[in-house]
Amino acid sequence: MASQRGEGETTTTAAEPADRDRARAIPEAAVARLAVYLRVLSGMADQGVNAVSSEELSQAAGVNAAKLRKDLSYIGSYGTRGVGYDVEVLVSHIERILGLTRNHSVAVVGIGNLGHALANYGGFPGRGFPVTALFDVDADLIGIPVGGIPVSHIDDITAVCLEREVSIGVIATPPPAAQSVCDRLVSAGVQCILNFAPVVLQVPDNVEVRKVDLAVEMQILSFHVARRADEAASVSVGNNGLGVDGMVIRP
Amino acid sequence: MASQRGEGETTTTAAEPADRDRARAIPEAAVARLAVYLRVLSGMADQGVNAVSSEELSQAAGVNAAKLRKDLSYIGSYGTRGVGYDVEVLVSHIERILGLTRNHSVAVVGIGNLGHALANYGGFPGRGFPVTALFDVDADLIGIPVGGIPVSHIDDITAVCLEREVSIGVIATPPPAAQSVCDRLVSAGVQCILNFAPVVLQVPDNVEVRKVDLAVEMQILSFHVARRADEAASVSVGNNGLGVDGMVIRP
DNA sequence: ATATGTGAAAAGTTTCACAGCA
DNA sequence: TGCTGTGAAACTTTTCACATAT
Repeated sequence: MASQRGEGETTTTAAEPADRDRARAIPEAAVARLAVYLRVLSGMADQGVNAVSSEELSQAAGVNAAKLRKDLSYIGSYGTRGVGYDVEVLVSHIERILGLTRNHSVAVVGIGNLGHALANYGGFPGRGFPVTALFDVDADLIGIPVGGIPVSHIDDITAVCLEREVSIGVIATPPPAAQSVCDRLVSAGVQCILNFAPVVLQVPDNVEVRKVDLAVEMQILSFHVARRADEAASVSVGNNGLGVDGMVIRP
Repeated sequence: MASQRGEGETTTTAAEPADRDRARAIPEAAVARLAVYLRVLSGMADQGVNAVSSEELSQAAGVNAAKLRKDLSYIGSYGTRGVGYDVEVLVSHIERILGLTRNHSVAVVGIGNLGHALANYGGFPGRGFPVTALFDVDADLIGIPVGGIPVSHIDDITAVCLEREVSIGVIATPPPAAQSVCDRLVSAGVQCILNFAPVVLQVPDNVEVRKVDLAVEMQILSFHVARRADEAASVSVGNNGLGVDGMVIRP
């Protein structure tokens, strides 16, 4: 069983040494940042900016310049020394690496509050991810269009996903339904799953799961609140008096 | 400016050597997993399970046993060799470490589709995170209760957040509004932000930002689809013929 | 006998610092 | 001169393997 990513976890793709692919291997962490660079670059392109330095781009993306350059080096050498990067060039190379040159048909399962929100994004953030199928168990919802797509019954998941060539399944069901929905998606050939249900999904190794877990995010923030409080409490003891931040509330 | 976490990124808390805190330092990645263990353990407790081994718990949490034990070792030694862990004991220690012994008042800004979904979670996944304030700019929404809380105008953000002692701000606005909303939250003393807007927020060092970025998640999945396709294409060439997976569609 | 807790090794990621090129 | 691209160093996280406790 493969384990799912998200929240700072790292790959455990087990087996598969990927031998000579080593050269082409892009660190998992870098992939996530490339997606961010892509958005920043797209925004710049829209504003007519056509060249950018690693310093500028890294600022806008919230990382440091060395990391940005290292990340970009994984996809090739597309900058000009002494000058910087051409925005359009970078955009197209990142799109290629991320596989955004083809469309990825998306199915959303569970048309509750969140499912509605997701379905209504329509085409999904950044496009290239058309939502082509919606599923629920609630009889009152079946056939009703949400964001332009009529809701299908969850029992038709296999047939509909195969027919519409769904490549990404989004699970927005209540927790108890999530594993069963996941199994059905997998048996419909879906190999990528984005899971919003607070459940650890068990999937075969060839399926990639990413999770978005509100409770976990909140708890991580809670941890930092607590840590901050601890630091504030002990700051008067062991500090050199220079960096008493952490209590500064209004900038 | 501090940079925000999420999607596999790692801390860059800059400065702050944290000297003698080294002993108490829990790796960022481990914190995220502790939250997952907590949920699994709570589920077990609800089902009347009261003891668990690292092997069982790690299975249920989707990690390996060694990692689980290492993670738990960061918070102390609460297991019994030759036996395992007491579920209740582990739950209470993880809750303590994550700062869940106190409530964290939450404000949601941007009551669109997503904001509605978030507000309606009511109490927020796993409780301990009561939603106490909602904000929007839309005059039609002001005063309307969503999930039991009336929507306030975004201009009142500072006053309301201070009054209700909001410690976590959730940004669910359209991208152009996000930075300005963030600035206002920060000036109301909010030090933890969960950002759903596809924007890189600039915040002072004492503010912790986590982001949930749909577009990035989809693009990471897209990358893996592409990588899989590449592997499948080149698998016939350099392989020993044993591990031709990646094409297995129905298990 | 069995399962934890943990040093030490391995793997992965970030930062440094500078050679190399426009 | 100025900024990219990248080896090598520093740091973090994961995995291993076994001493240790019950």
